[in-house]
Amino acid sequence: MTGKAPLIDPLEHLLGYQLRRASLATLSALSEAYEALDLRLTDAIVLRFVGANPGCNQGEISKALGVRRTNMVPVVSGLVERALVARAAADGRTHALTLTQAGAALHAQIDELAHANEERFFGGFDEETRKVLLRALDTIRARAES
Amino acid sequence: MTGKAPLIDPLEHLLGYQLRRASLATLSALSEAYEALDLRLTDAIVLRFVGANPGCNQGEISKALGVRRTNMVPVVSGLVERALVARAAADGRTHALTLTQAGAALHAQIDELAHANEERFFGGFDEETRKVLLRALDTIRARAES
DNA sequence: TATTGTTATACTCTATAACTATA
DNA sequence: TATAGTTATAGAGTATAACAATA
Repeated sequence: MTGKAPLIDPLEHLLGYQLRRASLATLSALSEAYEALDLRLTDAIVLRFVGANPGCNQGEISKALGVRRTNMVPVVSGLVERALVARAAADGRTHALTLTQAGAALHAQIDELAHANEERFFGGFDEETRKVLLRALDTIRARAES
Repeated sequence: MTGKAPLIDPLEHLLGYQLRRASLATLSALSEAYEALDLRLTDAIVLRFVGANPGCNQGEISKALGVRRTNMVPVVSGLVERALVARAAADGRTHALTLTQAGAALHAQIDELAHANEERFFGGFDEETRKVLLRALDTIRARAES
């Protein structure tokens, strides 16, 4: 090594790593934006799911997100404690989750920040690029099951 | 909620989340493949960096990867203990890192697995799609600095 | 018997502060 | 004084096992 020269990046040509780097870039920026609302990424995602599926239970959210239901417990509990999500007894086991008024208000702010983040990172892409990108990402995800 | 119907996914239209899901799909598959070599993703990346930059030190790798140098310590130490990477005193502070013979042999296997993974997830994409994808990912990463 | 929510726990990743030694 | 490597530690995120209450 010459000492001062930057290292050769052996991952440059690997699409998988480029994907990861781009993903981390957008997510860490979004995560920072959510800090202003005192929310982590997972909190925001759960609020979105409850907003889109009023009356759902936390097991359904866990399944949809592909996370263990044990790890959903502190997330939902935290949102309920902050009065952003309300639990109503559905049957003896499950609670129907809905957004409180405060939760709905925060949901609107989350939506704004998320769209601003999308615009920052994906704005200005022409329609063809967007289409290719979305289709490629969908193909990649589909191939994970094969 | 109807109870049996799957939840509406409110993240479907957000490119940031699609990016994350695609990224996780490719990385977890690669991570599983590396298990056969008893390597984690980070181990494989470091071996690649040392292979591409013989004589580099671990601080340079940390900087290139954007991780803290404190978190590089157990990774490099582990590779040295397994005799995959060799340290040679460069000056009193830094060690020049190189692949051992075993490390080089493992590097070849890493390369095979990584290329198989690339083929699985990105194979069959036509040249135009690859180009659009790579350019979009690069643009996204560049926008993180603005 | 299977499902939902829960507790306790552990392992990995990542982050900060502080120390040693060398430049 | 700045840099390289290290140690200890703390916080997330994610994993398993076991339990209570209910279907």
